[in-house]
Amino acid sequence: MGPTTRARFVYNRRRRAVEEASDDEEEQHDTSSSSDEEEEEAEEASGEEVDDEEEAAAAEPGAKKPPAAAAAGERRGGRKDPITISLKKVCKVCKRTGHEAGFKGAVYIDCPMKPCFLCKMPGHTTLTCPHRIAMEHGVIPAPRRNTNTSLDYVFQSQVKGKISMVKPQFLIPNQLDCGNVKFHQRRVTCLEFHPARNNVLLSGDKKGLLGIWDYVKLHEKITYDSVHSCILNSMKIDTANDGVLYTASSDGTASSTDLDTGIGSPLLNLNPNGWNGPSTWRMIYGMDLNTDKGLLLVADSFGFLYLLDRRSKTRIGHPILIHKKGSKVTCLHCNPAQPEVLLSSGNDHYARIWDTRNLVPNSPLASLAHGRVVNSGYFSPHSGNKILTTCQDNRIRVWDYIFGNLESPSREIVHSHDFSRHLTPFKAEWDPKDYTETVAVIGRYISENYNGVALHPIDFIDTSSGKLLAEVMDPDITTISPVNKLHPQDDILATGSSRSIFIWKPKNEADLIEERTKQKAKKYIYGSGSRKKSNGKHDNSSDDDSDGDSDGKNKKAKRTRFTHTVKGKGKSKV
DNA sequence: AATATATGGGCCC
DNA sequence: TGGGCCCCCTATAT
Repeated sequence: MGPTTRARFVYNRRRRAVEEASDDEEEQHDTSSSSDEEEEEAEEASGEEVDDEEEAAAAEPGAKKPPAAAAAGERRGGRKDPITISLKKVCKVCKRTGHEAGFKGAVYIDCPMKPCFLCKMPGHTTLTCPHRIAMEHGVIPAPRRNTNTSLDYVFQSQVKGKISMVKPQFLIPNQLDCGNVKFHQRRVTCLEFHPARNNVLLSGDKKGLLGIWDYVKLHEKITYDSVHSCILNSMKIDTANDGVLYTASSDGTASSTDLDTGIGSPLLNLNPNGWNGPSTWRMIYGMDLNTDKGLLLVADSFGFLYLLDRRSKTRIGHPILIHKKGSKVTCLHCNPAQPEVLLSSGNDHYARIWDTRNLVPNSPLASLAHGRVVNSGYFSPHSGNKILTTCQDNRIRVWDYIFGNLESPSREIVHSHDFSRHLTPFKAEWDPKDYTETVAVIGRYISENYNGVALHPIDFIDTSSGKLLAEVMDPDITTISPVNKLHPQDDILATGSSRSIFIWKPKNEADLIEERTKQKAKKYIYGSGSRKKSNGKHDNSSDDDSDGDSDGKNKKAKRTRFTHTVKGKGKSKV
């Protein structure tokens, strides 16, 4: 309704007009009296190319202004050109003139005719989105970042300098540890750390290839291409027998594979009659293991849940409809504290809680309504009392009490993780090491101008406050990183970005000390004039994270960092 | 260096 | 309820 619909309408009509007529004719056809259209046309008449360049210059403070007018003059005045009008620049999104969507340098300029790409509300673009606000900190690990109590401050100021190796509670793995691992031929779709074998990471890709590799000894890697024939969607190691891996795939099978031999045996095949067109082909996205009961749970792209006995490899009962018939179940997760409690997420815009001991179709324990497709839903890793969902409406939702009032989420965090058919869906995941059950990690879709390069960071979010704890990026990774996995014990992050896999570790102590020393020296030389004073409480502390970056990567004075905002319970729904 | 293409989900009729 | 059309920050192969 409202502005969105109107924009769409205008867009379609405009398109037809552009296709059918030249610009001049178009004006005659145009009977609209919409005020903003008139405004745009006026802008056009005054010379759109100059406007464009000004826009670019404004977006990048340090950038030189190119001699746009001169260039335009040459183009126009040089010689006769009968088809000049058709060369007029047109926005690739809405096909209108007067503006252009796309990258201007490292900054993406949205089409103003569309709702905001970040928060999805009309009337502004991501550049001016209220959910994109300036942050005070940079990307270096800030151990105390999320502990702001005065007690903590006192503790830090007294203890710091006396003991050098206090392990911070949250160490952000933000430095690339090893080279770009690129043995997958298609995009990486899932990652899993081996829970018991040191330094072993399992990876799956769009073609169904399974990779097992040691990220300390990079040459020790194995790939199996016989397990699945297309997208590997989910992996799980059997904790009772950690030599066995369970996998689920869009080929419609769930398998158990011996990690050492690669010999797999299918536990379930939902397409026993082979390919008979997309309307009958079943795919498996959601999968989880109830280790207590030796139960493998799997859900297909038609809304059905299947229970499998792990040992006998047989189905238990009949498939049960847990989401809208014909819609994809995107994710399954067993509650870590009560494994019989199951969380399912689906394309029908719901996440649902079930009791697997008493499954009745259309009778979940709870139904969590979302604005769009729910990519994932996970119980918090220890108490299992919270739920974290990722939805294609660009919002991460936190539901604090799984048996409480789930009519609306406790918090909504606007965050850019749009759907794109070419990307593996983004999924926010809890940090399994975080006993406070607050930290989550998720890749970011929209890019940030990072010293002139557009990069897509991986965000660490404090889900209790919505605060961005860290944004992890590297100039060498220019691709989007939708797949991220935190190590269950170590401060390690594995990232799947396009065909590559990256391992991140925290910067080591020596690097940190060096950085802080430099920072201090800088401060001494240049003073603190450029520093933003917070509340004066501790603006003398060297480990203040207010302007974290000192590694020379962020030289530009002002960076407007994308972040996200939190909507608490009780406020109006989006 | 331009271009083709894979292919999911929303939305409209 | 289903088919057809549209699509915005891809990444890669040619």
